[in-house]
Amino acid sequence: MQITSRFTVALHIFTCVEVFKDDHKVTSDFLAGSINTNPVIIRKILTQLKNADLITIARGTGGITVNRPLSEITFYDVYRAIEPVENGDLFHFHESPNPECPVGRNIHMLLDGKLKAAQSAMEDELKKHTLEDLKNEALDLIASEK
Amino acid sequence: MQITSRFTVALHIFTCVEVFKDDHKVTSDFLAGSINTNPVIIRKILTQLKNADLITIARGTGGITVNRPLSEITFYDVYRAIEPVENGDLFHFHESPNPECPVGRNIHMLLDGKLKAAQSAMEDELKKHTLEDLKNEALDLIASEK
DNA sequence: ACCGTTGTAACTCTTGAAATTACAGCGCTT
DNA sequence: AAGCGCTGTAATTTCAAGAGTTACAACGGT
Repeated sequence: MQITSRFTVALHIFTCVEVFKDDHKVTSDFLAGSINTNPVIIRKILTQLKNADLITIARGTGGITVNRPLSEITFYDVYRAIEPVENGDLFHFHESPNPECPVGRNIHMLLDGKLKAAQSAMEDELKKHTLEDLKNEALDLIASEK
Repeated sequence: MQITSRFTVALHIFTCVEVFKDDHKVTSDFLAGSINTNPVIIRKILTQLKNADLITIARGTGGITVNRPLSEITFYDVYRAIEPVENGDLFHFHESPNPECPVGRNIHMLLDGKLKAAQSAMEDELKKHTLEDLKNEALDLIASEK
């Protein structure tokens, strides 16, 4: 199992918004073109980002505004906005171990902490990168192409 | 998206093998009872563990033997044996960003390293725990029940 | 009032996990 | 050598979710 591509799509969206906002109106159609997918997919992701209060979307006109300074939005914020994982658990535990078995009734207690730690390690790593980093690195890369 | 419950099932299996090996013959039926699932599910997971050279399975008689000292098998070893993630990538990247877009053709280079780092952080955390830890903690927990 | 855009519902396609049934193959045990 | 318990595995079903697509109502500048 893998984490949905919606996450990388969301990061792609933010990058496009920042790189192109002065030159184009960044619409879901425009984004769909860069990401090479369907505009509706983009709109659904934008809705999730809006619900997480990360962006504002203008109806009628179209156009996306980021609500907070880029330096205050981490990859983790985007991840949490996008991944609707139940309880936020990365690891899916088998549902109903047998309570009459000594191992079965204790297995959760044995593993939960360790799995949570592994998940947190990943999430903490995501917190290290902000959208500002992403924007700057994108601009550098594009500039160096010439 | 979540990591399959097969991973926690595999850890559950190892725990049972260690806790019960002197008292019962640990068969896929027995394990299925503790884990509360179907014996065939167990056998498939056992096959994966066998292919990864972690265990040996006796045909005819039934019974599972762990191939290495428990202290030398980490959660990560089990994870890798179980999770058939393509390329081993935790994050699924959107397939085909538009190469004609400056962002589209650079997005992989921008994100790959960061995503890999997040994945590695999680995996390194899994490497910190061995099956020996798991066994000892299980025995402690069970003993403290009485 | 028009037009470009967003918001959403409804549907399809595909994939994969999980569960289940069925049965062949293996190897002790007697 | 025959029986029995167990493993190995194929085939099938069920279910959930991601991804893509079509269609259309709602919004808001021009």
